[in-house]
Amino acid sequence: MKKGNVITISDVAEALGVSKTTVSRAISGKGRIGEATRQKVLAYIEEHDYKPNVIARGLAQSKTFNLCVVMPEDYALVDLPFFQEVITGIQEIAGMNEYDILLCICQENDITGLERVVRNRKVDGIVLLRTFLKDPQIELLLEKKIPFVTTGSTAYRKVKQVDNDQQSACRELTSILLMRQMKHIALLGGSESFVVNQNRYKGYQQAYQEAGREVEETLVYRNLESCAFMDRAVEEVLEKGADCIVCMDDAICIQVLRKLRQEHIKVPQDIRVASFYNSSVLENNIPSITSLSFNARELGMEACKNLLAQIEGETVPDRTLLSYEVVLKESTK
Amino acid sequence: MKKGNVITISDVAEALGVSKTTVSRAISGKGRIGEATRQKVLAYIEEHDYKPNVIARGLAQSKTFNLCVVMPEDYALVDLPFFQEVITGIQEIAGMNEYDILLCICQENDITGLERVVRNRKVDGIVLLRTFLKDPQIELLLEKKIPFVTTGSTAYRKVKQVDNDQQSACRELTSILLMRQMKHIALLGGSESFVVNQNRYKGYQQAYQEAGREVEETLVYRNLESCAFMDRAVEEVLEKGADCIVCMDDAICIQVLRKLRQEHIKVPQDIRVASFYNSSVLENNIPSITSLSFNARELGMEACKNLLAQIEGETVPDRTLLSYEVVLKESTK
DNA sequence: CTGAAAGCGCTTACAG
DNA sequence: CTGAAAGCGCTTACAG
Repeated sequence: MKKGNVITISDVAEALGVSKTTVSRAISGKGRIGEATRQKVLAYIEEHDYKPNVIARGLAQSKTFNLCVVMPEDYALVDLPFFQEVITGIQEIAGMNEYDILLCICQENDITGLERVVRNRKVDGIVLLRTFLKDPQIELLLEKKIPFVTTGSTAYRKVKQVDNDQQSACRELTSILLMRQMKHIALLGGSESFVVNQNRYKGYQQAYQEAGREVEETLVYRNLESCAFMDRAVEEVLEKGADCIVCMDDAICIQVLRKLRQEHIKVPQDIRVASFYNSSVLENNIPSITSLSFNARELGMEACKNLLAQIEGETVPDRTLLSYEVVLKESTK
Repeated sequence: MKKGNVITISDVAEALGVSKTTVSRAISGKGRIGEATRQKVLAYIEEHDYKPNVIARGLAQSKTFNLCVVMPEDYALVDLPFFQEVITGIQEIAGMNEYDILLCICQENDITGLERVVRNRKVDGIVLLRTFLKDPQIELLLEKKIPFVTTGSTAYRKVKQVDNDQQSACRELTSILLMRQMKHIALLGGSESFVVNQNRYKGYQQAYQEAGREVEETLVYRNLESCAFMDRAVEEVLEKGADCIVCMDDAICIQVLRKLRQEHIKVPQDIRVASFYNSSVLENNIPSITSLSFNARELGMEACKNLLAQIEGETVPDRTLLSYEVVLKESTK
């Protein structure tokens, strides 16, 4: 027995009068081994609570049994619970496969954290929680040929991605609003440097098309980066006679609601409002807000499955789209 | 050169016509080595971008260069940004010391995730982000004799803990309110199964004592676990003539503000309000809310330093208290 | 079916 | 000052 009374494979082998090879095989199930010896080894292991050293196994197999999750450092506050849920989903699947999660918090323009993890070969694969149109993280991983997957969509070719079907979701939401007799639906959106915002916009366009109508471009505001711009946009669409405002994310929706309240404009009486993701921040709003609902945990789980499959050398689809729900609430009544 | 064109210590040794021992020494700085050879090795390494395999080094040294951060799965939404900041602080210090962060999301009554990490010996030490009065995580780590530290206080003896000085902070906040002529300060607090809430209460008592006054026990509500209880408490303290409500955490404060708004009671005209932590959720409230301010990132950094010191075998203080600020805003004017 | 031996990529007494 | 060798705790061709 070695130090710290942690028992090793040699201890087990010695105690049983068999070779380390045999013990290893009994545990892994790989290679031929007699059922009797196998049971004997397993019994001993169970009784003496032997746990193989995962690090050592990793070294021998050139694996780490770690996955890296890269999380942005500069997230919008409303996005945090979403990321958290995704991570929880990832961990759930990872844990079931005896993998652990290495966390890497990276800023957009400083990926030294990720570089260190890669350089130190501490992980077998990586999940990118958020990506950009031009993304140094993706370029690094592509170059190093390390298995990775993104949650959310990216425009990079040949990158495995798992995402909610943002476009269809937005198409459906918009369609429903149009069917409910809303005639002038304004769209307020955030930075176009996120692919997700582009996809959402496409869905909005599509819905108009399917309804045989032209998008009213004057009611569409994109790249709204600050509260001041949002307030301004609200004022303008009100002047232009919009009867509904669709917010491309909840950060925008919060600001829109604040502005409307300030202007004493009532929802849904004076104007309808819908948002693109029902975060808990909006959950308690009065009136309740119509929005899309995505399952963040499921997103994490699927991304993790995809990554593990890649690590196992299986071929995985380039793009996996998950479903969504349109949740109709009072704000569009 | 081995597979994947990753260069190893043997490659370096061979190329230079020296032993692996020498290369190892040049890198680590341990053991005697001639300055000339040392420079030669270092130059080669630099030029050929050799990076030692951290896993292999770990195996040889019985180290992992990983730290585990245990995060609760069932947090209040307002706490999430705080945890996130703490983790960022931990990672910052960890990264500077070539350590990585293994994330472990655990529920209160299910610590299998932590058990796995411990069993697999994937980390050299652990940070517990939140603890309970009776805490299975602490008991596990104590038994396994694994270095760990908690952020926030615990009642367990012999446990290393880093915390903001909650008690002093709350004493000072309460003192200031008393000096500002508030006569009947109600206190609404959350679960007493968190040590932090006990400490905050102590500070409140202390302030009264120092002012030569008795705590008005009828204005103190603790263990407020649901919004219904909070609403009820608000109604009661209003009836009892409180002129100020101190909320022991921001989740409570949010509910109190909602209730007051609903009852058309104006802050600060009709009643003053203060909270115990200025989370971003309250940041944009109108009126702005007086509260305590703690530096979450610093908390994470200090906790990490403490843990690394423990791992190095240094003796560290049982308890480290960090400072705070009282931020006076409109809600107590 | 089982085992001796080499190997994963490092570190570190020990000897010189 | 430098190196051969053993060791960290596993796995896995290869041979029997």
